[in-house]
Amino acid sequence: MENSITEKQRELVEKFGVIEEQMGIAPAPARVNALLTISDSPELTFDEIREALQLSKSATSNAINYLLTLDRIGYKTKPGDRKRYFYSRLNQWKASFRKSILGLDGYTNMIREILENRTTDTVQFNKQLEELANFMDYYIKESIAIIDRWEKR
Amino acid sequence: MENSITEKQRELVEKFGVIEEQMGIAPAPARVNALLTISDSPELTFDEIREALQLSKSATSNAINYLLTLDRIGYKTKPGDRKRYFYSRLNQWKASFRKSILGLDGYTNMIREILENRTTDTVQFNKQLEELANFMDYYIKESIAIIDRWEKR
DNA sequence: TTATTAGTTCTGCGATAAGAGAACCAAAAT
DNA sequence: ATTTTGGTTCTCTTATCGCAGAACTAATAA
Repeated sequence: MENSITEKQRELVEKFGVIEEQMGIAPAPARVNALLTISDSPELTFDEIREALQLSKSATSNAINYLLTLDRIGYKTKPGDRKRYFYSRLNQWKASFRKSILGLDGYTNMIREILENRTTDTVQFNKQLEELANFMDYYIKESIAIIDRWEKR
Repeated sequence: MENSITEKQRELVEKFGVIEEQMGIAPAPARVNALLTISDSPELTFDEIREALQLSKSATSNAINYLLTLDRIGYKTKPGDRKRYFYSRLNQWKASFRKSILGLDGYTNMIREILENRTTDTVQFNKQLEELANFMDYYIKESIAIIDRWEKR
């Protein structure tokens, strides 16, 4: 029952885990993704993850599947080996940023819908709302553009 | 006990509320902020909010104070009137975006710290990590720049 | 055919969150 | 001096989360 992860690595997993928790990821998934980023081998099996993090099977299973739906991790298989080898999908960040930025679109549309239904009496306030919507549009467009620029660099 | 908010407005409050919930705000605060955006009068008192949303005093109080700490709302007072008049701080968005972008810095530093402690055996993986950190730096810098550009427009 | 592997799914439980309602409190009005 | 106003804080309930542990399952191995 050897451990395969150093004290320093364990410490980094916790530290990174906390950062990921602050980004809205539950403790166990956060640790799993951290492990896959920190472990010497960037491809680990279910049981290696489970053992390194001392998680239950259910927690491991749920964490992995959650991260898979988020596309934060992926897995490969090896011929003649039933196990899956999970890895952190480091380069999904661009896609994930893009998606969250485009998600602001719903917010912007909502602001415009509110504006259309507002009393016209509150001139100053409505102007602010409109400016907000315009800023959002601008921000969305420009943010996407900077990601594109990075990709075509 | 008249109502001061139309059916349509009530509907918009719910719709906007749900969007804000998806951004991580609890139901009651989400409704309060939505109300302050949608209501004909953009400045409402504690009791007007409470009554329009049919919330308990504690829920109203907590929601308001939570939104105040987030700077999503503010309040003014009127001379010789003990009540506070709450309003949605529409223009805090730029500040709030800026802050959340700068928050990515901690993530980037973490990535670099991980990189410094990684085995050098996994060349490809480490290269990806480095590229991620570089992308993050770029994204942070450029995002801040686009907000600045909007402000100096 | 039976056992093992590589997980998944199903309770169950402790911890936290959201909000109601009532008690509470300080400042102002009566 | 006591009542009212404009809240805040405390207690309790219900709901949901995060996870462990055990039961389960489908595919492979013996």
